[in-house]
Amino acid sequence: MTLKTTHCNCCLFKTICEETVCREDFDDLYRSTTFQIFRKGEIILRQHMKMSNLVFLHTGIVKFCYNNYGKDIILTIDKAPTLLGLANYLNNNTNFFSIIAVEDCEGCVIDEAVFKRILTNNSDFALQAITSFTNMFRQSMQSFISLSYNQVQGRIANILLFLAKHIFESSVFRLPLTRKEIAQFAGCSTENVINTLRKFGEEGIIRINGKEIGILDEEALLWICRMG
Amino acid sequence: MTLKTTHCNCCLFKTICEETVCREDFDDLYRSTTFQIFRKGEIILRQHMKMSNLVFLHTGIVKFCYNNYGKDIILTIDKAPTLLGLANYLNNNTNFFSIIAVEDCEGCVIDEAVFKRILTNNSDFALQAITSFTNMFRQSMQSFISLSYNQVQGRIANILLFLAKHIFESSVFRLPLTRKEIAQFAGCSTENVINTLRKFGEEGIIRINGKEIGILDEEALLWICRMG
DNA sequence: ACTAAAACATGAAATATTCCATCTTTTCCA
DNA sequence: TGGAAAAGATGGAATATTTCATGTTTTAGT
Repeated sequence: MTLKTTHCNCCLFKTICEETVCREDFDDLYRSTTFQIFRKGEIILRQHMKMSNLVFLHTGIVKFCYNNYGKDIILTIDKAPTLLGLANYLNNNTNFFSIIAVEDCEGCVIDEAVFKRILTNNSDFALQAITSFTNMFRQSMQSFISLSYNQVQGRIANILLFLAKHIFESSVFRLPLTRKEIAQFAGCSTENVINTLRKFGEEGIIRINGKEIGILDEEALLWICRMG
Repeated sequence: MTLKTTHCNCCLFKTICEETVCREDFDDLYRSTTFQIFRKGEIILRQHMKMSNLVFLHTGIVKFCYNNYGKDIILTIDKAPTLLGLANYLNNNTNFFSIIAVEDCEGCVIDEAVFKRILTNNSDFALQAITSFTNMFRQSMQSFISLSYNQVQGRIANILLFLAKHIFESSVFRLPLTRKEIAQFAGCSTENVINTLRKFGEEGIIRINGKEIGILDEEALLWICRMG
């Protein structure tokens, strides 16, 4: 409980809310939250379940997963700080996809009813929520376009650039996903991921050693995204 | 102008608005609109352009297009009655994709500033707008999933079922798209579309004669969507 | 109604991708 | 810390898809 209080005093969610939500509304929100740790692989929000919570993620990386007749698909990857469940919340209150911890995560579970009350009474807050949602939509569309209309090398190039730019903000990073998960993200076979990554390595486009990735030639990756 | 008045008196958009928008707000909206006919192939909203209008479509079918480095992609198909430009409007006011008339269409062009004023002052209307937007998002995600993680036959089966269910609400219809456009929708080559449609015809899953399509075995198509 | 352009169609060769079998390496627990 | 399970890797056969070359049919504009 000490931990929660510590978090709440300097909480980024609070910081965001302070711009649009009054003290008393935030206190309501605060009283409804529970600090929680999600272990690697744990399901934070489950597909098809009725929503009753949103989660503000303080630390960690998560994947948005969709299970399509037994086959698992990764829609996108997101990292803290972020509000999870908004898209699901706006979609008839039923989770359209699952959100799963890729690594150990910390978050605050928010009561959906309290969130809804603030959202409907505060149009600035609603507008901010919509903006956040549309950004996620835009990101999904970008990845949708890459996945649907590129060959596998283009999709994987896209994923590498996405991870470097949006998740790690660095051209050198440690892959948080297994090859199988990258395959689920790129919509191809695991073997194809392995071959493509090795080929990129051999061509000097990336440096690769197990999960350690370094992007050496960003221009080449961009070119593959566009043309591949 | 007579036409416009006639339209506005029994306009579906008005009917929708009446649930959430007061008389005086709708009158504002009404004064800002212009009735217009969009010919087949005409661009209703252009990608990358700054928004200053939304369009309420009274009749006709439109395609949502995204141009990716010279290659045209169809994101989804929509039909009247529908409000066009909402997703673009919520996305930083810059058109993320184009909306193009697939056949001759009629619509009312709505002033963006007036729309915005009503949206920010009326949370019920805003909520309705969000719901409409998220439905479009959900639809896009479905098609995204089909396109990314199925083989071509699965994607085309999906498109046929989509057209039958959401656009024509009938298992017999006249294709509004050329083979090339279906290819842009399915993310494959035109030849692959032609071969796959013929194969479906030979297998007795559909009846096909030029642009005339009849779905004979919906179960088979559903199965191909899931497994293919 | 004529003509050019676009759409539709077909088949074969080239390429991309998956699937399968097998092996090595790493990770995770009891 | 040992052993099972998962992840990573490799190569070849089978399959899917594109590209190209070519020809026919339909559509649109004068």
